[in-house]
Amino acid sequence: MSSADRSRPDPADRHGAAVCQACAVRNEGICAALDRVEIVDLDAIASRVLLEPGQALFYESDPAAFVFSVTTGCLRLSKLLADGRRQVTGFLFPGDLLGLTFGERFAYTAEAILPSALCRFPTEKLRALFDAYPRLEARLLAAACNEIVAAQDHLMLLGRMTARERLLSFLLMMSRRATGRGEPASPVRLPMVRADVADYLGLTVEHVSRTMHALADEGLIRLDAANEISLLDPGRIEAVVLG
Amino acid sequence: MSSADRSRPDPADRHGAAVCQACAVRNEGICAALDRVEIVDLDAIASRVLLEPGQALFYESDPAAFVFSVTTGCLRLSKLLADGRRQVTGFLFPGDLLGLTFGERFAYTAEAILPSALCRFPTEKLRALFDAYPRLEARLLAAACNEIVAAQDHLMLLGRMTARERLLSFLLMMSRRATGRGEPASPVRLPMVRADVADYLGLTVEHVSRTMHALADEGLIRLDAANEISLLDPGRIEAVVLG
DNA sequence: CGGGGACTTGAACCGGGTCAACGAGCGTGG
DNA sequence: CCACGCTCGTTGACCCGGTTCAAGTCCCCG
Repeated sequence: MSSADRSRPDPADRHGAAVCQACAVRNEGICAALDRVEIVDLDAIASRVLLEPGQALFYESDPAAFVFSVTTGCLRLSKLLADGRRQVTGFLFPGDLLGLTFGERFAYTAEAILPSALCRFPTEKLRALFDAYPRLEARLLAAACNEIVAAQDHLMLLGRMTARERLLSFLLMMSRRATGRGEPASPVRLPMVRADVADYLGLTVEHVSRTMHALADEGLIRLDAANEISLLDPGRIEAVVLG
Repeated sequence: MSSADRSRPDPADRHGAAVCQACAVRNEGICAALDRVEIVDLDAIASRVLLEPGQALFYESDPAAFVFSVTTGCLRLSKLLADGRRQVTGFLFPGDLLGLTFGERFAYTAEAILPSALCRFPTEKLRALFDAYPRLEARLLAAACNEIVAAQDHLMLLGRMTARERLLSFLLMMSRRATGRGEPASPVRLPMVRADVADYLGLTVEHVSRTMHALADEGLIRLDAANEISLLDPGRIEAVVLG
């Protein structure tokens, strides 16, 4: 977990490691691959990005010259069709990476939905560090593999699940990620609006709303507020999603 | 799940590079990262797998101890829900990699739909080669990134496209991949059955069949046979899929 | 206390699913 | 050589989950 040596003066601090050492996601993002001395080199190529809700970090088909690591906030990834139809492909929280599209263009648009902070690493300079720190590249590969697994679950959800199942697996996923960040599992706080949920689940806002209330009527969840949902029976919910 | 690899007393096999040098995907798979001398080390950890149509290479949630590279044939990747609903997540052709799920379990089942041959690399031994040949790891990372991009296009297809659009983008994709393998773009040969197409597109076989014939009536495609489809107007088809 | 975005609710509609029957191709065995 | 059985694909009729369109309602923020 977080280290006590963060407040102690350290020769490495001079060169910039202080920022990284104090980082909330020191042990989760790209940086987790490196130790206190090594991270100075990573810090040297990093810069900070701050975003307000609604602000875009980059757009689909922008040249992909950076990799990012979320430190605080929440981002929405999405793709657009020519006529405006939108598919939300994911939500990012502190510790998550984005921009793993080496050498090409971004495959999606990334926008903040909460005030957010990120670390930005130029792809080229990051690549140059791979020789010195192979674990860095291994870390990116692992992150990419996790993203593939998540995308495939999402494919199953969009291709073969009912609205009810989609919503329940979404709530379970948000709950699990919350516990991963040390937050409670049950009142799930949703930072995104209904339209984002709908576009993530391949549904309409109306149907998300209806389904949400139907689940509440069944006693599976309780809508404390539009954006705060209690999971009343995680066991039964899990049973619905997969046996 | 049994593999068909047995060690033959062939000198070429023992000392390696001959097999790889002659390989049809020498410049596409994992191996493209290495030169003629280096590839001997890769060959040393590789073994061959042969599959008949219908045979599984591995199942969802099997421990993922290998990475594979397709040399000939065609494979189908799929996930199952408890009640039998299936989502096909992709089709693999010569030069494609699979099994990039470092350290965890496979996220999908891989089955041959044509007689197929693959190279099999134990994950652990492959990792050990990363130090000597960093380009090998870079290659895997690039492959993973491409898989992410493909998955996201698939998400858009499943979440937001109509049956008509899904079918047309599927046919376009198969056509593009065929040209990538040096085959003609237009009469698209589909090695998979309708059920596979339907489960890839998140539709039913009936609806795939109906949509296919509707597109033929419109003059966009021609069904030379159930598994051979001519794209009559690639320009108009592309216009339907995205502006 | 007023305005506006986010969310909900209702009613009608429709794209795609379901169920059932049928036909085409093909390997097998009599 | 044909009859059988099987899988795959097609077609038809009906149905349903989810969309669409159109009002509301809630709630936050000034």
